[in-house]
Amino acid sequence: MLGRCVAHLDMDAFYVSVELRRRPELRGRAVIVAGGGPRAVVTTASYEARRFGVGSAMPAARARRLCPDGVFLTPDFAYYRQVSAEVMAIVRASVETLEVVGLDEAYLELGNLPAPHAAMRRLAAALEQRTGLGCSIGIGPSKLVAKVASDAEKPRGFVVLSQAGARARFAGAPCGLVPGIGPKTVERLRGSRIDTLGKLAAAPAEVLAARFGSRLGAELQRLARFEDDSPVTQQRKVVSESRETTFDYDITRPEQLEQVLAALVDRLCTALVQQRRRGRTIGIKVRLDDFSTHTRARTLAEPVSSADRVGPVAVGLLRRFSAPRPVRLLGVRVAGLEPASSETEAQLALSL
DNA sequence: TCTGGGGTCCTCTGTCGA
DNA sequence: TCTGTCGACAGAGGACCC
Repeated sequence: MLGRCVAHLDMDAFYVSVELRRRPELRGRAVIVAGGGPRAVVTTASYEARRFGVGSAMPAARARRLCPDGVFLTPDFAYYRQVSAEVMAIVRASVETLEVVGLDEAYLELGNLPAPHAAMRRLAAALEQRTGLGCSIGIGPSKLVAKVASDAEKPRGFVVLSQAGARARFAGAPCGLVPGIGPKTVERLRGSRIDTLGKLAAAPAEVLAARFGSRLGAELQRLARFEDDSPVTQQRKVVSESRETTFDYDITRPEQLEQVLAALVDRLCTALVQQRRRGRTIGIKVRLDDFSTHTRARTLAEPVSSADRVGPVAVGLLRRFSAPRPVRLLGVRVAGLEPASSETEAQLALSL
């Protein structure tokens, strides 16, 4: 594939920027979007708040200590989804192939555009003008290079890199810079005295295979060398849907857990019925007070979506698990999703 | 310090039928 | 009839992403 050209578009501090759009008086202040409970975490922080050391996924209580004068806002995901749809509609009008990732990111296949770099500069300007939101754009021969390029100079970044250019520029960067190498893998790599992408790219294959297995070892090296040929895919197939909740305080009473589970099942099944989807595998997730996470699942002969079918299975799994310690999180999941058949839809229509 | 919610994908292990 | 092998599938856990 000669001259492949992919862009990664990443909205800058998306949730905070969306909040500032409707509350412009907060511009220039340290704004932090975080949940309200004692166990909430930070969803996004403005660049002003980041200067205090506040970052995504940090416990909100810690963010308050680091930035006591910050403005804390509760997330409003319905509004963020609405603004995201606005943004993606503008992006969609400028390219044929678009892969939306979450609310604030997308990959764009630019292969067919005559002047892709200029087109992306026009797109960034159009987004700013029409939505008031800034973005960073990375362009490269693959999704991997484009993604890392868009992260390199945030906010309002515009970085174009070749594969060799990316390798040279990030040779001294920590391995965790590339998506797919998370904190656990970074630690394991460090155990082999591999702490930069350059060292990982140059490591003997047998050393990586001995430590990570041949498959993962080779994959890590491909990532470090910025080798990637994954396609920009328009439609991501949804294979499961779940609802979960973390309690403000741990729960020990089984009947209280079952009540919460019933409410989660209701929320999940309402969504599934609305989307006319159903699944065969019902699962529960239990996180105990020691932060250990346990899952139990059961696969049925027939796909289901209604609360009166999912509920008893989920409760049965919870009873059989019989939590040995206080529970901090409970969740329910339906997997193996497929569209509801016309027969099921007819039954559904009759029951309404 | 004390770790959300909603997802995907991978690996390992056990089971079952051909 | 018994035994070993292999693949498919399910279940569980974990890493990772936004």
